[in-house]
Amino acid sequence: MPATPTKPRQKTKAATARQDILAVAARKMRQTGYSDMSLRDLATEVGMKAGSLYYHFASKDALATEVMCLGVEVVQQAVQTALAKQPDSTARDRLIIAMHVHIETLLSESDFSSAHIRCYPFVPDTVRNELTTVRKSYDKDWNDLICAFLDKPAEAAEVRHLRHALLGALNWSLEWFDPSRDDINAYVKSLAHLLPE
Amino acid sequence: MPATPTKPRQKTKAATARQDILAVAARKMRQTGYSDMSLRDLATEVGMKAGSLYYHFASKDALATEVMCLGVEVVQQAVQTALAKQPDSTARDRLIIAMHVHIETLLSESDFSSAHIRCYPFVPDTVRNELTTVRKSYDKDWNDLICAFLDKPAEAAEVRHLRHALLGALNWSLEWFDPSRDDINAYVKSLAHLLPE
DNA sequence: GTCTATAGACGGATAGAC
DNA sequence: GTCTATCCGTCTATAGAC
Repeated sequence: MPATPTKPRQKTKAATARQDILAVAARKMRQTGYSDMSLRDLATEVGMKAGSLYYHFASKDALATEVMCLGVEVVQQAVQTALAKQPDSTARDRLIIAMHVHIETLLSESDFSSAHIRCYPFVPDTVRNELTTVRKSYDKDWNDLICAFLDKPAEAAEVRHLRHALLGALNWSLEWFDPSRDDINAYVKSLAHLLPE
Repeated sequence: MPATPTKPRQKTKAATARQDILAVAARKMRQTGYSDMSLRDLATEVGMKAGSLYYHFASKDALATEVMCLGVEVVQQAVQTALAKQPDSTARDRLIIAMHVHIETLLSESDFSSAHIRCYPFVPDTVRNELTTVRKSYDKDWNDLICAFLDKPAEAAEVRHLRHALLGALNWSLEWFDPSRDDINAYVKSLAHLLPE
């Protein structure tokens, strides 16, 4: 079974290290916040020294930006994929699917997404600015879902309100959800029961 | 108009300074987070030097604890006062009143409450531990309101779910509400429209 | 790619004068 | 009550060896 040198699938050493750093950074940002994430500790957990991180990332800001950017992309991708599998479902069902996948990704899969949500308010302006594009893109996905569901124009206040209310109810789960006691399905069902019509 | 020395109403110098410190600390915690709030900057804004803060507070932790504790008490007091003025309203109306006062206090009045909400996830364990009592007390207020509204026992999952959903939808407003564009009344009305029955 | 070593700045906290 | 002065720790980031 020969290697395929024209299309090398194995990761380079640098790429692997990069991903390790990103994963640990996401977990630490989620747990301790942006400014309490020390690059020394981070490097130790990855198995290198602090200075070595700068081979992979230009600065702490740049690292945080990438973590938080991935945080949006991971959830967005998960939601879009799930929706693509149910092209014929009703607008209501599509909205509920999005809610389910969003909170599920947030709570079980991705430190990146929760790091984004928790750290965004306190991250330097330069970082926040670099996140506007991805954030707006994901916001638009929700706006489209809710527009279709409410059958209202995108600019309607009802659409924005419902979007903020739903994402608030979902994202706030970071503050209380305990997997040993709570159940994602049950919570989403409760939320779905609140939807109009 | 003589002073009333037996019941002096004027604040002592220390009490005034304490309150100044608390107010500025609340604003800075809300804006920059707990660990990015430097005591040097804080002292400068209050008009003193960093060392002087320690006459009023034993440590940065102690200061943060008091800010965040007040954050709960302010909202709780506002909600309880508003409810006491409408003793004969329905369970539904009482719940909506609580929602209204909660978000209004959060967004316009109190840096203390928003500092609590934003900083809680990242504050040292010792601080979090000292906040459990006040937090549980306010949680209970909401549980009672929702129990009455849903007519279910306090332990029912529906009650917990609706409490988390509503507080999530309300507290999340910290992340998007823009007073020049958004309207508290309109948002609360949208939320009330989602309530069952 | 990762290391060592360190620069340079800033953090919380304390002691003692006033 | 507030100040000055300072201790001591930690932080991000950089330079250069390997």
